[in-house]
Amino acid sequence: MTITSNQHQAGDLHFLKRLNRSAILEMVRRTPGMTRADIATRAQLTKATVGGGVQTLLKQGWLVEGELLKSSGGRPGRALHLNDHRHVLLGAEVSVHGLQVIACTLSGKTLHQRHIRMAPDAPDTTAEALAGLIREVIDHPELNERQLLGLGVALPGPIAPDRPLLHLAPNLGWRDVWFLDLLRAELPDLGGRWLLDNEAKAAAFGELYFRTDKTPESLLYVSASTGIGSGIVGGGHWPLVTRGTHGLAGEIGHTVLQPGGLYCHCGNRGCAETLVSGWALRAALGVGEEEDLVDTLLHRLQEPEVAMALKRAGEALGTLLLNLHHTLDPAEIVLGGSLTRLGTPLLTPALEYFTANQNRLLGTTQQRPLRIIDDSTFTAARGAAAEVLANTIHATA
Amino acid sequence: MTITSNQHQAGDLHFLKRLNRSAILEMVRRTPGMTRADIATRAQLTKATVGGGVQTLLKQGWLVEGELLKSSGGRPGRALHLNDHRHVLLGAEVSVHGLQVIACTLSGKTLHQRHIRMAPDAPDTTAEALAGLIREVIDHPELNERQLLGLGVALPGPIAPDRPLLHLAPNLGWRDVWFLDLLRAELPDLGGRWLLDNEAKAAAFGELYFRTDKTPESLLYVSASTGIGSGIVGGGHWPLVTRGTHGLAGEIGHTVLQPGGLYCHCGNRGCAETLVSGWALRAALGVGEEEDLVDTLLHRLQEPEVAMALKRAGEALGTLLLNLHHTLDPAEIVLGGSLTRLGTPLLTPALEYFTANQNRLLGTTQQRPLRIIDDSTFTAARGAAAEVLANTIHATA
DNA sequence: CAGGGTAAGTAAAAAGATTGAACATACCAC
DNA sequence: GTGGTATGTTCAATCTTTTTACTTACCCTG
Repeated sequence: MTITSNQHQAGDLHFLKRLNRSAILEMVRRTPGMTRADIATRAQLTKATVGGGVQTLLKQGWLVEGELLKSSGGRPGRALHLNDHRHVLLGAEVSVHGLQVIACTLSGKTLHQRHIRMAPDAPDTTAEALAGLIREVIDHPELNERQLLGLGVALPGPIAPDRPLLHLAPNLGWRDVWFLDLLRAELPDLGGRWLLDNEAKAAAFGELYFRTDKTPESLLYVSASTGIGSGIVGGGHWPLVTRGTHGLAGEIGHTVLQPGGLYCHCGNRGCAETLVSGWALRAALGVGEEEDLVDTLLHRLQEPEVAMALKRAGEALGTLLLNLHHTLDPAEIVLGGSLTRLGTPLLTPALEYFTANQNRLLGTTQQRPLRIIDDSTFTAARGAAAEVLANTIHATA
Repeated sequence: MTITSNQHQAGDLHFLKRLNRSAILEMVRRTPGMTRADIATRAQLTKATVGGGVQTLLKQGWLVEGELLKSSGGRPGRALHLNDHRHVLLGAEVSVHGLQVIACTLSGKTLHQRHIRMAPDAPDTTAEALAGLIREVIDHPELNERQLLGLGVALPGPIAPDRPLLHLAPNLGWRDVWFLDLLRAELPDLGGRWLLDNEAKAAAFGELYFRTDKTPESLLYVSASTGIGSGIVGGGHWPLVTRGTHGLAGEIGHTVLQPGGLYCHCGNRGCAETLVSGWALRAALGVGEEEDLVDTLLHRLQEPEVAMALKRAGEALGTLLLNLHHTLDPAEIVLGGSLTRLGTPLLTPALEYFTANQNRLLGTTQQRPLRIIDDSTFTAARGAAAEVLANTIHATA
């Protein structure tokens, strides 16, 4: 994302006009079908101002007028919608399992998506392969005539908060990679904004941003895959991802759940990843790198050793969720990553522990909304695309 | 705090003017001695706009002109400073050990402070006692003629994020208390803004806000006392405290550090508080409620049992710090609370574990700034006062 | 089915904020 | 002392929002 707002905000009249236009656009995006009058009420602006702003946005092709709403006593309002046919967003992800590319509209509707399985490879080779996949997606007829707003790329590791640099991706074997530069060399003519983000942070952002019903005020995404990561997004006006000073926020795989426990590849002992992660399960159950971990385990569920390992991992996952819940208190939790495909053997212990303990503090009975994404293949890529849109609206509109 | 920013920001010309005035005021607050020209450059406004804004702020008594700076080739600029003599901020804290009240200037300079030791009591009785203490502080000659901007109150428990309601303070035995209402009944004529916040969140805010040298972009405050709490504050423009949907963010005392460990009073097992907290140390070492825990332990340091208990607690604290570091990646960490008075027997194991493991992920050698407050008696009260100022500037200026 | 009532959206004048350009001020170096 | 440079102020110009009509459009009532 990298929305620059270090300094204290001050602005001129142009800034104000942009601000108001962004507010209008964001409102219509979040609540499709709003009328000019609705917007004026909610934004505390006059009808005239909103009318003017809407006209510009219509002319620029961001909005379209929809049906006439039924009257509430007087002249009926005209519904406003995002123009979902003019633009396209691109999102991509490099994961341990392969490459994902998605093209979607402003409202997050998928136009086309591609996914290829691929073992981790060097950054430049990967960039070349990803560029090929991106080209294939762009050439799809669904994208015809649409204007590209940009490309977001998600990677499985911490990204510098102020520049598009991947610090480290242990499961890819990458370190200090300027991945967008490599990609730019392959796709010199691809326009729009480009940005790089961590996989879980992008996913978290997308899950919150592409929501038309009640948007939660904050959302935690936990990605359980080869490694464990998370992203927290929240904060009223423009959703903002917590990144931390070095982009390490959310690297929960190395929070300690078991002091003095097993050694982790990071060198410390008892990290969450030693208890619940793809690599820990492989190590514990002897699944080789050439096999698909989830498929293999799903076929070995009746082995007591496997069942027990998944149960233990599930409990650790539940503990991890509980700790995050107490540390961040998000309005909603979404659980994704390849390990969710393991289903109840892993998830039931996790959810049981979490639901049993989440309300210890206040003694309430309200359950925290927790959603599990069964197939999160394109979640991060979609989130990266969402970030492109948010950035564009913030800067342009 | 409760800065209302749920809706998408939009604004009129008044809003813009206020925004720019706030920006000017905040800049001068953070960097005393700035000239109008400096501000114009940094805020990307014209000299004329800044000049106008500064004049209003001078007339309103927020700013004062200072010395003439030395010329950099042309006419020397006039230094601007916060007017530290016109206003006063009040901060108060109800802790397990007693009551604290502080009066300070806009720059955070203490004018007067009072502290009385007191065992936990019922909310209304406590409000009465606190009101008495506040009256004493107000009557102090140092506060003569100063205009009161408001009162911030810090309590040791989660506060509702949208209204001044204390949900629960286990160590005071309070639940669902509208403490400001109780206090208002005792102090009907005390003017300005009143606000309520969690003790650790207020402390975190104050530690970041009342800083004139390089302000870190985010700060984590960990409060180790009878219970364990924390507050994280960050985010460029206006520092914002992470509160969570139910105000539970930062309630790290009940993150699980030892699955299957000791039972906690919350009902769960292995919570951080069972390993490092005032009440856990009392329970483990048989220190009665009538004794001061820290004083008692400082006299019993040579007992192997005590030394070992402090070492274990310290290691748990280190683990807690490490987990927070990996979850939130704050630019700076501040450790406070009554337990810091225990000194090296507790803190050395904590710091050793933290420094040894904080850079496992990236393999860097940079140490995260970590400051320990030896005497944090007034830290939370001061922070609550800081929140009053931030709120006032945000709304008024 | 005509007419009043109500609310949505638009147009033009008025109000208000920032900018731009010119000007006054103040120090320094030669 | 004079020229140079940068700070800070003044005032007309510019731009954006508001204010105040006014038009449009539907519903309900008689």
